[in-house]
Amino acid sequence: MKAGCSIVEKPEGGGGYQFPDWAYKAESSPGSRQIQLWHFILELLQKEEFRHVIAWQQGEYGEFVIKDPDEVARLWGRRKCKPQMNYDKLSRALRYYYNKRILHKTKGKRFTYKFNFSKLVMPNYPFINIRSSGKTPACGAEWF
DNA sequence: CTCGGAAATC
DNA sequence: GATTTCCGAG
Repeated sequence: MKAGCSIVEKPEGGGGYQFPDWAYKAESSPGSRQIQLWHFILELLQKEEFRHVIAWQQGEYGEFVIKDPDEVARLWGRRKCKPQMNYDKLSRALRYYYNKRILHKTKGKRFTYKFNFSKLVMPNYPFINIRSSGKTPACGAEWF
């Protein structure tokens, strides 16, 4: 009997949510879909307990920095029961998100990625205001 | 470190 | 279809 994969959820609120729960909402579909990587990343970013391993980058909305790639990979591997998970493998899954338009990469900075909320928010909350700047990036435009 | 193809797995 | 694993190139 194997039971080393117990998902322990923390019903604690960090205190200041950056995102509504639509982002972290687990798959309640009857199809038993496993959690996607970007859901998991958002879940970690939501909690202050993990801010030593991953945290939002101040200045850009949706940008985050992975401080401890090994720790993030370890937690991700625990969730997926993949003890041999590494940042190399995790980042590869992240790289596949580039084509899915879910994630972007901030070049120049190490371990720095950015969520593409133009694609994430629209199908859920098309009325959320990303940035109150006079600049409105079109679909496909750079977010720099 | 970062990118991306390919095979394999679920 | 999404993710994992392996690996060569930059």
